Amino acid sequence: MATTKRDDICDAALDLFVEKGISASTTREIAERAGTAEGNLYRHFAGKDALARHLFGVCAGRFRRALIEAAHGEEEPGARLAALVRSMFRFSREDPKAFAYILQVHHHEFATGPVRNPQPLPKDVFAETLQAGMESGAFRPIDPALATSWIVGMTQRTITFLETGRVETPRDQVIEETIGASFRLVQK
Amino acid sequence: MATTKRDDICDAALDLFVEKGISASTTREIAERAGTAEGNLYRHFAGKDALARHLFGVCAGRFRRALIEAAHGEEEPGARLAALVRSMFRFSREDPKAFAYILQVHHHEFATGPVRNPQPLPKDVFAETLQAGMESGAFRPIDPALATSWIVGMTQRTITFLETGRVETPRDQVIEETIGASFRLVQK
Amino acid sequence: MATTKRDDICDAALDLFVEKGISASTTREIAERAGTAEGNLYRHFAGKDALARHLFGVCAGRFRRALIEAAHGEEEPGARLAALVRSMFRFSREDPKAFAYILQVHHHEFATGPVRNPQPLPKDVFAETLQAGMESGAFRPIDPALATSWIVGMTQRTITFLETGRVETPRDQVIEETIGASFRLVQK
Amino acid sequence: MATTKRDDICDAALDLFVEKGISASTTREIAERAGTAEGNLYRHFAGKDALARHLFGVCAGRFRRALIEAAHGEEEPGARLAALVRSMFRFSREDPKAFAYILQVHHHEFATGPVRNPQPLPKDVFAETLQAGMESGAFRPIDPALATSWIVGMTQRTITFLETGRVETPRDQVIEETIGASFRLVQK
DNA sequence: CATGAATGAGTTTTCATTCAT
DNA sequence: AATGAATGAAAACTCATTCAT
Repeated sequence: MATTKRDDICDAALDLFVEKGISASTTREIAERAGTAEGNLYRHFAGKDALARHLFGVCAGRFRRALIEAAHGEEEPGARLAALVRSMFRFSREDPKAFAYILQVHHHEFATGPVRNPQPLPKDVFAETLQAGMESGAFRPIDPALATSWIVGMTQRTITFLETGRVETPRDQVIEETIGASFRLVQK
Repeated sequence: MATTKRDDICDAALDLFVEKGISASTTREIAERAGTAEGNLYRHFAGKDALARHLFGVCAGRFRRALIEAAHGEEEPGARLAALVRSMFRFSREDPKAFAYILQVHHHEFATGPVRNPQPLPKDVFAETLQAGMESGAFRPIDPALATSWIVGMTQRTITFLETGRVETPRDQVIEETIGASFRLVQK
Repeated sequence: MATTKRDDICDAALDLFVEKGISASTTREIAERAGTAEGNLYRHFAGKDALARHLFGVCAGRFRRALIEAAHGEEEPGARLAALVRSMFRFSREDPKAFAYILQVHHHEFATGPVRNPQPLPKDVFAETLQAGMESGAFRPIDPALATSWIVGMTQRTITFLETGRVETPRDQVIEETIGASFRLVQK
Repeated sequence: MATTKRDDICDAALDLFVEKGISASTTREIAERAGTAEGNLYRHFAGKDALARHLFGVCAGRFRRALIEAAHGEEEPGARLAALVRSMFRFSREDPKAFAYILQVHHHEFATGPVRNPQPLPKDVFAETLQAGMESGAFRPIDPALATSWIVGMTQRTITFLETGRVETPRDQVIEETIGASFRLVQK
């Protein structure tokens, strides 16, 4: 009802981009799935590339907001870190397309150059929390960017592994263990 | 024993695929850079897609062999794990295109369906080493596939961070710290 | 009510297919002659093959309708048969491209398998008339499909002979004699 | 044993041309099926087109010889005509590829212009017999070329009908009836 | 705002033919 | 004679983008 054509186009495009990749998705398919005319896409976006970029902003924003919200609930650095990792798992379940798209875009070359980041990225939320924890003495001192790479890389790959691999361990246990693993990385 | 045209095509394709992505690389460019005629590509491979798949096999094989070779030098599980992580960093420097391509393919949708793995993958070498370490009591008991995800994900992202990010910490120190981090994940 | 591009494409394709054969006609030529862009062909048809099949349906339909119309004018089986044979000659003159194309397609191997006949074919009109004539006792009893083969094969080849061969006998006389020949085949 | 590479190429090409049409058959396929190298085709023929023309000559010659041989056995015009029609049916069974190829070539446009006929064609054997029969008074007087068209067209289509259609009448009876039909066309 | 036919430059792919070995 | 990799011109087909309605 409240969904405008613009939203329909975004939804359809995100679906397809995640399903088959950005360049393999044609504007015709996008329009078809959105229930609109091909040319209409150009009324709302400068082109397919711009649409893909826009979606990245939207998805990264959603992800970042989820992380921030999770972190806001906790005062203590350790609890914050746990909340962030848990939030990554939760987001990958609640908004799987956005999560998958963010990963994908990381490896996509846009026609008009690399993605600019005019806005802070999800990983920055991690970096801030880690830095705060180090300053407060809750975590051991390491390059916060390095620790972020560790935790984000570890968690990201574990999520992919959960979704696609043959997993023996139940999901909830994987999450708890991965949170524990994050602590091992930064504790003194 | 000059390089054959087939090898030239593989080299040119790997170059381009890493540089601009698979779908953004045209067969014409590949042929041009390989110094051969476009049609010749189709004598050696069924098409661009088949070429891209073939290259994945080649690169994954090179990576896996590097890991195996590194592991063979060490008897003790801890030393083996260290050797494997160190080997990932080394491989990403010695064969950066193969490394980059493997990462990229992870997020590429092939036209003809997902990549089959008729051959064992690099990560399997990690899993074997971790399993052995757990059985010998050197590492704490966890799902080896999960631990593999952790260490590979962490290391991979750290390498990317090293190559592209603004890094404060010197490379050698990053490597040693990441090896240490791997231990933290699996030690008792 | 100008002719649409789709019709232009059909016309151009039929022209070329008859002139130089299906596989010798390129999509570029077709588009050029139709005064449109090559890619536009693919908006209206799945490809060259589909276009060629479509044209067969159209031409066979035109031919069949001409035969039915001719038969409808006559009550008596003998008169109907005469009308049908005469109509074949007439159609080959009035719509020579359609006629030539139907013959050609008979010997063309489509890429996607043999031509399906979702619709009744021209020869069926012959078979019905012959069957009716046999049941009413006007013609001798023979397998109607066999008699159809005789008359259609004879007439078809005679038309080709008229158009391409060195003919001594004038066209009108050939037609009358061929009608007579048809009677000889089926009369008691 | 006695088959030379040249013969192998001819056999393979005839197979393929009949199976999928001339232009749909590639030189590579021909060479493959002949068990030889692609380039070797050019040692024996000027090209694919020349090979296809050569095969037409060979096949038409075989057909013509079969007809002549059949006719030679009979003195009387009626018996000759019967022998010729019977011979067409027989040839289509004994050498089905040659027969099918002759029909196909009729509708094929060669790259280098229409097929020349430096040698007499099969239909000429019919024309001679019919002419002789008319001169001797055994047949009614008609343009021999026209009568040839009738009989050849009728027989040819009946053969195709026998091979591809749903036939109720048994083959032998079809042959006898078609011979009878030929007589009806030319008898007084 | 909406449509979808039309565009045309670009892509992958095919294939008869050549040629060094 | 035989080979089959290499060629290159031309084919079929794709698709983001435009534009008249």
